[in-house]
Amino acid sequence: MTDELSWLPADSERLWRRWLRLNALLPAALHRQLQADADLSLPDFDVLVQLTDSPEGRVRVSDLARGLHWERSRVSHHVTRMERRGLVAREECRDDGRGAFVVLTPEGRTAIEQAAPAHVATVRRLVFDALTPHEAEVMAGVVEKVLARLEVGDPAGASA
Amino acid sequence: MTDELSWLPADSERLWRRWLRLNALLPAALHRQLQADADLSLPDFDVLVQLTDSPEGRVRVSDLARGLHWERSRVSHHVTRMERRGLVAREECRDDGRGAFVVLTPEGRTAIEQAAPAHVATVRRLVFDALTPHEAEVMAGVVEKVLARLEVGDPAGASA
DNA sequence: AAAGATTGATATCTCAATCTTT
DNA sequence: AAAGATTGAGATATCAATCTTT
Repeated sequence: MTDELSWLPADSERLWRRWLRLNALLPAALHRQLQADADLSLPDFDVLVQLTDSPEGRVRVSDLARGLHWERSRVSHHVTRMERRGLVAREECRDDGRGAFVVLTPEGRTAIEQAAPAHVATVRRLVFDALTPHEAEVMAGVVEKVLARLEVGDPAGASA
Repeated sequence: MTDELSWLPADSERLWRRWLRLNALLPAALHRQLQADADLSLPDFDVLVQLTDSPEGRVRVSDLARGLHWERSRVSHHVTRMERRGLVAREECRDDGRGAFVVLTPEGRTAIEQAAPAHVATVRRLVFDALTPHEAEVMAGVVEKVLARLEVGDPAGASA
């Protein structure tokens, strides 16, 4: 159409559209790199990162969901698929009979250890090598401000 | 695990993780808002924006794919679903017998005109109201730099 | 054969039950 | 009943054919 709906100021709109494009392209690039180099999807990698972040390489399903901002059912389905491939295993929870742990297997640990260097190198090359210290600082501030606004309408992550 | 793989400098890593979180939460928030207020998904909205951007409200399937950075087959499937709901229609292409146009229907135009104000208000509230002019300028520069790097390894959007 | 688009099979994600333990 | 997790059904996304026109 010739007339452009009610929209943002021109500069903001351009920034917004470029931002959206970045958020489509960057994860896609990281996904392709991981898939090609390590046969892991980006979600696979995200799960493995959560697990390696934990002291024992094991995390409760609900904590995974919170950490990843996924629904529990998505975690459960995804873990099932990763379990089939030997990357993780389930373990029952002694403290709370309802609960379940997801545990990193040796294969899973090997997978992320082999995948991480190239992944990190890609992140560095695509993003951080491009940033001046000042830019990084501004970015960090902006990200925090926007996240703060997101968490107001969505206390403690309603959908996560 | 106790030891943290090979990773980024601490500041960069924090920024990276917060950025990832932002890019998970922000689209989710926009999606919820659109769904609740206008019964449109975020991908639906993206398609409608592409169509309203075009002078006649009609775009070739391949151009949609390029503009959205989707695969053609995804466009085709999605258009089929939107067509069922009356938001768009297909139209054959006179110049090139292989081609197909996707056209905005009156219903589709109404849908996006009704959805846009609240959507834009949400974007404004969550993002742009938080930015100082200087921050916006820095962000714009950063986004461009990263996009430039992405387009090097992926000329003209290999996957789009 | 190559380009444009669609189709079908499979993988993944979401949403609403369901089941078990607290 | 509420919390933790799983399951199954339906929606959406991806990948590899397929079909038509150039």
